[in-house]
Amino acid sequence: MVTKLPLDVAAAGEACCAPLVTETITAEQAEVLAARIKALADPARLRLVSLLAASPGGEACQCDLTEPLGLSQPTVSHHLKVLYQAGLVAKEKRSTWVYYSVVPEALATIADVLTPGR
Amino acid sequence: MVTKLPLDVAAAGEACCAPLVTETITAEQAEVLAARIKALADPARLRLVSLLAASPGGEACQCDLTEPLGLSQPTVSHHLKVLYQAGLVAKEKRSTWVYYSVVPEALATIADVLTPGR
DNA sequence: TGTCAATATGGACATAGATCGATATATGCT
DNA sequence: AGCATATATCGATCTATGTCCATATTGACA
Repeated sequence: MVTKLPLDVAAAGEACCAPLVTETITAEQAEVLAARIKALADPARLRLVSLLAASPGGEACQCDLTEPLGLSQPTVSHHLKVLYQAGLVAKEKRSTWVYYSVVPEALATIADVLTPGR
Repeated sequence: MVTKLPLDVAAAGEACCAPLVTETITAEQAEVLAARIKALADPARLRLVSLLAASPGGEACQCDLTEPLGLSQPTVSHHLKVLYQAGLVAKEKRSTWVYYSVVPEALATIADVLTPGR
């Protein structure tokens, strides 16, 4: 079964390529883009992304993230879900553990919108 | 009189250069960085940035932004204030009008955090 | 099968934030 | 001075969200 992603990743891609700073974006594009950026605009989630990227192999299971974050397990689970649904992190279940990893392209997509011609 | 900026721009700069994806950021860095990204993570504010950047001369007064946004004047004023306090836009008062313009470096700062080595 | 560990979900709560109408402030013009 | 326009602020309201505890679910293993 494929987990449904409430945030349309393809649409986000389009919003990406409609350059924010060279021509006016539509209300719909702004909506999609804001949703993706909003997923990143939280201290806990930024730290999660940072922790994941700095982890050996670029991945970590949730159990390794809870303690360094200083948040409860349900809260960490919630934040990872937000990141996942925004397409910013990937997850892979191996037996009992779920390994999360960042999706660099997703971060680059956001970066590209902000920096025209780079 | 100098308007106070609740968001420490210098600190945001530091948070910038602490590469998000190559080493772990601190809780404080995450806090500052999230505040800046959060200022951008809103459909209305993304459209404002887009409208400003696409305006002739790269600037526009609030009166020209209210109508295309479809929001009330106080709401637009609020969003511009958020963007200004985050350092994402600059403002300059000329007689009755206040002209706003994007600060490309501020956008680039966010982009740089997301894309290591580019 | 029963237990334990990892993760997810549901419900509750508190705070933050987006929005508006009404009003205040500031500036130019007659 | 008085009025009109542009912008800012205030107060209220409704919604979104971050957080936790309690509990459900899943998979490994004795």
